[in-house]
Amino acid sequence: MNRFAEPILDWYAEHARDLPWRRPEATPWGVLVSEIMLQQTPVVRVLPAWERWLERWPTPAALAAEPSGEAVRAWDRLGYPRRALRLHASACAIVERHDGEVPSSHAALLELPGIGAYTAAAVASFAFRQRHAVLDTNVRRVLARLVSAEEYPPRSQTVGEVTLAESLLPLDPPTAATWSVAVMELGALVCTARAPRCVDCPVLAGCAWQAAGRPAYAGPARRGQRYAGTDRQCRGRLLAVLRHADGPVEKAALDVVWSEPVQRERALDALIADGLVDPLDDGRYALPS
DNA sequence: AAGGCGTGGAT
DNA sequence: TATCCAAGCCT
Repeated sequence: MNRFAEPILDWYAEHARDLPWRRPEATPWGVLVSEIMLQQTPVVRVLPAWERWLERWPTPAALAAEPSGEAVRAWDRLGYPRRALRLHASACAIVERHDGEVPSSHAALLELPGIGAYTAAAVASFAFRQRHAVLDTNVRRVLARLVSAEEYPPRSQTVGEVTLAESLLPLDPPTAATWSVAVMELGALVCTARAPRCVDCPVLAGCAWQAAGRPAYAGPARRGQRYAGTDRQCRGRLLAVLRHADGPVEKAALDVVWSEPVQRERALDALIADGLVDPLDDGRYALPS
């Protein structure tokens, strides 16, 4: 094993959070749902949504049996509601192509909508104890510091990062799976983006960034994302109206939540194009069926 | 291959 | 208050 494995695995055994999707009774479907919800959404906000989701839809077949709009409604305010649509589509594909069982191969997972390289590797690793390089934002940051002596990884993922992550993977598949979740956890709890708790780090002595004096990030400026006044905010307002409504709503109910008409129409058209909103024949609007 | 895509807590 | 950030994916 790599020289970081033992201290990080030991640290994880002692400090890992008790998250429901990590428990032995968690199903592959539960793991898959957690991974989709956790894409760009913090754990604390996912926790209650995940519990409700799994109680209502304990299997892919249960979700596939309902309209996609119900998935969008249940998504609540997790953000990026296209993920709800894709999770519903994945449930349908799992029923149709995999007899209702979440596939275990990385390649089959990758073919499901909304599942990219990271999520496929995560599900294969965490639900099926396989050996895959799991490169999320936490792992990328940990490896950047530990090995490359950089405060932050490059803006877009490089082949070098994949090669590095693969080279560090323990050979035994179940151990590799635990290593992957352990490095993620280290990034989430200790090797954080803003104020890393280096005093609590189990591999501080071997950290290249620490040895270099923890130099500040020297790469290109990280582009801040605005939100107020954007199409994204407008889309969020429009969709919230439909989530809160029992059934279809009049156009006027949408118009009142955004005063700028050009932007409002553009955002509504985009929601319809995305399949998040269904324009009915009678002029009203609804969540998709 | 950058940029679009929600939301809210922390600093 | 404004900015940053949170288990990415898709085009």
